[in-house]
Amino acid sequence: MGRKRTKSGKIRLAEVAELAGVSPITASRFFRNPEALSVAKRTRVESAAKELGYVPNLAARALASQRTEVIGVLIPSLTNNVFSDVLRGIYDASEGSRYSIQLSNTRYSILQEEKLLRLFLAQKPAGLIVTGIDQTAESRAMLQAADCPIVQIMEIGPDPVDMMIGFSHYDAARAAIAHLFEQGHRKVGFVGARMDPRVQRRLDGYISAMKDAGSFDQRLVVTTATPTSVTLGGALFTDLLAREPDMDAVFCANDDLALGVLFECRRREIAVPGQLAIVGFNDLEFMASAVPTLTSVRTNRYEMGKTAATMLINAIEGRRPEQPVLDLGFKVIERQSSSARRSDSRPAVSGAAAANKMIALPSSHD
Amino acid sequence: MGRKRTKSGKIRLAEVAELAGVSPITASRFFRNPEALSVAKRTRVESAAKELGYVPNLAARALASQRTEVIGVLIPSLTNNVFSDVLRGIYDASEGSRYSIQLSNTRYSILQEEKLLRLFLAQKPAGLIVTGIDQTAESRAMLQAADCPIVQIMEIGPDPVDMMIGFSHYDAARAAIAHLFEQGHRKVGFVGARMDPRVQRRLDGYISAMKDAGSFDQRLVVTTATPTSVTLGGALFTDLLAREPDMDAVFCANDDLALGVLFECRRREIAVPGQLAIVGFNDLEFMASAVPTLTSVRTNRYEMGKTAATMLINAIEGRRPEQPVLDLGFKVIERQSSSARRSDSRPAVSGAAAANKMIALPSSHD
DNA sequence: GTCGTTGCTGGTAGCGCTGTCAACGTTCCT
DNA sequence: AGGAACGTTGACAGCGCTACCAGCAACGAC
Repeated sequence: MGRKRTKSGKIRLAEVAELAGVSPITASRFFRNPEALSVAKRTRVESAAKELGYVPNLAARALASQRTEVIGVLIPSLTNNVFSDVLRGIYDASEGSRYSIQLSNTRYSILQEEKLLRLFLAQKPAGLIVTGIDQTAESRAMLQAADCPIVQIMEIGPDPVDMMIGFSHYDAARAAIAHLFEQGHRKVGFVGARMDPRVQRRLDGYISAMKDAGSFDQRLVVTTATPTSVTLGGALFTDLLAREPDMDAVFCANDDLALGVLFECRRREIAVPGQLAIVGFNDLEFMASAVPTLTSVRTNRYEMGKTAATMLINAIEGRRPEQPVLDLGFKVIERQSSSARRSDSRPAVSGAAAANKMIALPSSHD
Repeated sequence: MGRKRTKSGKIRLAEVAELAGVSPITASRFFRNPEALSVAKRTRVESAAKELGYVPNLAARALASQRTEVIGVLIPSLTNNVFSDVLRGIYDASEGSRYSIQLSNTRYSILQEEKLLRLFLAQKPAGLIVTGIDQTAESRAMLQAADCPIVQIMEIGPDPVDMMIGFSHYDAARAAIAHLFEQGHRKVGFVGARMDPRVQRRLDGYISAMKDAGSFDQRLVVTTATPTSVTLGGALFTDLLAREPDMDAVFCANDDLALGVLFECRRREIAVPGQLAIVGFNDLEFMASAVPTLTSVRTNRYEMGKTAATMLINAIEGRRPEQPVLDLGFKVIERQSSSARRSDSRPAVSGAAAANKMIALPSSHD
């Protein structure tokens, strides 16, 4: 015997079709491809839907059409400021589209990523955004086999699965070191935490630049697998300083570490940039406002997320980009903390006049 | 005539049932309520599913059962650190459960919230997490009428829709001001940005505490609707200082503003806490590491998210909490920036010994 | 005048799963 | 021993929507 479900007060497509005096399939088409209807029926269905307050049942649609309108997003962290900017871009781009975002957190584990990927793919997403280029072989095979567009974000590299948008962390680190050398700094330390693949590539860039200058020394590098924090920046810098007291600059793998180094310098009464230059990475908002203002490498995180989602949605709807790999670049934002080496040991700037100038500096926010 | 769809390579429940030698409905029950099966059939279905690599089709399940396994989450911002902690808690709690998180960003607009709520409710979510207690009348009516559990997070107040978890921003602000008074500060300014309802209630708490002490003066309050930032903290403090140069403490509505005030003080060579005490709000990680270390009001954001999601899932599955309203409280973390008023104008601490002690301080991270 | 061609519309038959109820076998109670 | 109570299983009929084709009218080309 059949069910005696309460027919769930909701109005269905059939009701809309009846009120509009068309067949259900015509009404269905109205919601998916209005241009296919004659103008007369289009307006009839439209007003009928509005009158009844019709909302399509997505589960039924997904079941019947064998696809969903879900964009899966795999990111390694929810805490990291960097990803919240990217996410904001993704959500902004998806807003107003028919697609909804399904977010999952890999916690920097490519095994977890593989597991989540399997889960996502089983639900036939409309598209997928994944972080980075270091998937497991199994993940990569699944991505290749997936019949939906895919965007890899955060960095660019050879051999994209489908589309790719990011920048070269290696080149960005090299540019930061080049800037320090231009300013006369020679003995540049590296401080890194978490050491995910992108931080690793920043380290590789640092190493190559230092080697080019004939200044590389393994003892100048301090890293840890521990998640990053301001406090950790101070601690790592303390280690580095114990090893290499005559260092004249530090390149930090991110801005939180840089802030930690700055505070530690203040505690130790090390003048920045007089005795030590500091360069961070990402150009978070506070970098422009610190005392001294902190040099950093600006990355276009919000744009990355927004562009990735826009490209993905376009690809889902059949408009593939001319250029599937997009390098959004970076920019070394030169501030006080890395200004030219000098012999005196007093902070370069203090007082309100300079402060006001700093406040006017552009930041990565939009 | 029927369709000639490619039967989509996927294996279905029916195949699993056939291999296991049971009816489809029995196999179905295995995935929803394994205890209802005899042990023999349970293991047969289990191994059949594993052998075939069966993954349930959620769209079909949602359509047939008239409900989804989606938890809707409405938060006002993706940028704000505070919400990323809450979100992390929510995602952590949902992991391993059958429920998936559907996130939407209201951008601090209750009208946008109402719109999103309508959208969510149409899809019959399993549960809903909404931020705050200041919904529109229409939103509130929809929430009351929704036939799913609902948790309001971030603050507690009278008249919960269903469940509620948070703390009193009003009391927290009062406690911060009380702490400043205990330390001998009297002329306490207030710096606030964004001025969402929770910040507004912090301001209300500040005002009431100042009035209790007979020290309230409207000129001590500087606020703006602009989104918060470190830079903005410095700018607002500059305004405040121009009005009230003899202020001896500042209570900042959040930690970013507090950091901005600290940097501005450094620029102006105002000693903290010698000439000015600073108290922030939220106790972000960097507060323990700044120089001087910054006093703040610790709030349990991660726990809030995690507990909210856990309570919600329990309620969805019929285990309603004994206590539907949960106050997670707060704690004033007293640090150097608000230590007792003194006449000299040098920072209270400098040097590595003190720094190490600071690093060991507990923080809100887990 | 006939034959495509194009544009629009509708009928049919599911998509893969689960709610409801009935039916069965077993155990326990009186 | 009879019956109630319980635990376990299966049949059936959809959930609300869309893919696939067929059909029809209008139009132009030959």
